[in-house]
Amino acid sequence: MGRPRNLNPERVHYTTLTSKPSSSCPPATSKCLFIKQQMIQGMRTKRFTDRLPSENQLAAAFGVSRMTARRALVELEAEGLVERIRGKGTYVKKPDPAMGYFIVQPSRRHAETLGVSYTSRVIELRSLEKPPPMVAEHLGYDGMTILARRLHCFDGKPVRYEIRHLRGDLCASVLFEDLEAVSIHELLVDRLDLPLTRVWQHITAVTLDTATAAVFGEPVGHPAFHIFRTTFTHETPVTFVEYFIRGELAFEDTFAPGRTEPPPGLGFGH
Amino acid sequence: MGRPRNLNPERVHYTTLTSKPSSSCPPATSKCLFIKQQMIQGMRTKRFTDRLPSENQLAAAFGVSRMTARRALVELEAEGLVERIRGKGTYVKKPDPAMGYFIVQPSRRHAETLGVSYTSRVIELRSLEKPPPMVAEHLGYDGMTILARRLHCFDGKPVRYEIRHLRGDLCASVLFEDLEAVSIHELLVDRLDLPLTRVWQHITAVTLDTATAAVFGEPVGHPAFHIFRTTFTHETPVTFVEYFIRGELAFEDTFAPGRTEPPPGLGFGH
DNA sequence: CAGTGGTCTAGACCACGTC
DNA sequence: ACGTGGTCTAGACCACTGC
Repeated sequence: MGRPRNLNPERVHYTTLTSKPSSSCPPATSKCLFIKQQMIQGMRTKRFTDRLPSENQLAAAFGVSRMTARRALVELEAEGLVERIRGKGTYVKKPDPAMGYFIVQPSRRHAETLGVSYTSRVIELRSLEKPPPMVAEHLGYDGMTILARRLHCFDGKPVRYEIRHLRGDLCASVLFEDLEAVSIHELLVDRLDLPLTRVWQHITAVTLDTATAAVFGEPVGHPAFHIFRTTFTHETPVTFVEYFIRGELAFEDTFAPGRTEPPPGLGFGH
Repeated sequence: MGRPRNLNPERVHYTTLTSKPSSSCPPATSKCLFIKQQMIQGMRTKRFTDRLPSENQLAAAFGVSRMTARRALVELEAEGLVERIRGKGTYVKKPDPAMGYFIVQPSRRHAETLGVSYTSRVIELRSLEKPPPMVAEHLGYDGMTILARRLHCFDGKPVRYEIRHLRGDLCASVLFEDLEAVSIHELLVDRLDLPLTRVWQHITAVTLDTATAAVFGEPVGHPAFHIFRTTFTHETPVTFVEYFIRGELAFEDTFAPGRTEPPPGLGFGH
């Protein structure tokens, strides 16, 4: 009576599906996973087009505790497949239209991904009494800064030209480092206790002017990505970087869509 | 005795920290949240530099059940702050180096984001007996295809030129649609039951050739993003698109890093 | 072997939305 | 008032890692 009706006349017994003994850690077909798969199946086959069964319904239908049914739904929500509204219910969420994101990795890692050799050359490393206005604006700071210009090469060929400004008061020691050996990110995070907690960036496609093209050894008008990036430590801007990346350098990705938001990061309180 | 020692001599009472009654949904300082914040605080202040307290230790220290302590750690792991290894323990995870991702939205949404008007013009819409070899390869199909060429404009100015190929056997009805009124994505997902489950894409920066530059009303050599994208429905390629996007059209983003992987999408079994 | 994380249970109380 | 999701408890068994 007070007990919610089953979704199916006959209970679903997840244990009957254990095809392989598999011996792996959870039965490889854990109850929670099984429920998730059933829900996904149901959404594919249009069995569920809008609203999904509630936690209690699922628990009854699959013969599990509410916490387990709940976990399945919570995970589906985290995966962007479903939307849960307190007091109302759980609803299928249409995957987001074909957006794509194009990931800009640190040079060294990018080289590893592509399976090519990586070298870098420091073109300039010095302090500036006052940063250029644009830099000052992005750093919210106009005291002494450090300017580092580097050229990153894949298989000896220049692919990325980096013009980096660091706050002098926070990063002075960078002036005395061998930037061809150590990554700036490691310096900041491990040695200077400046964890990266936030990134702002701006990307366009451009053609290289005379000076910049020369750096790459290409004629004027060569295509490139142009990136500005500010990185923050706890909401304090620490570095401002300008990148030019060869346009031919393809960024390739494959992924399943489903979320509007960027990946959960250093989320404080969701 | 058998009981794990407390981390602190005195128990932590989360309730004492309730600064604002706040009246919001969960006490705004739920036990789980409080534990997470303490862990984050501990990692920032170098109290935890490698290993974190175990579930049982946390439960005892905060006077909560193991499930609650566990949940805190699980969420921290999902946020990329922590790594959990079965049988060993929970360890702090260094946020990933400054990678960034640059999100390519559907034109209409992109216009909304920028707060400009959006219009589109269909330049060509017809069927092809056989697709060009490159298209056939990406679609894994060389039967009849539909070719749609469109120009997307922001405030009347052409910003994105789209050359799209659709599998004729799956999307024939697209030929008879008003593509200036309906989004192709909606057609596929809602009318043709072809949900988007996977995307592959490839991006470079280029300079426009004579023909393409003319489409934008720009001189040859104008910079642009050049994107190829294949979209899948359940691992079957459905459309192959080529985009040219004005290089001046900036893509801007701000986000907190922490993960290596793209956002969780239609993940089947994690 | 003891300790870790992974899964699950059968309850409980609360806040919220709908009727 | 009722059903929903959100939080939490105090147990339980398992699989894995370390010594």
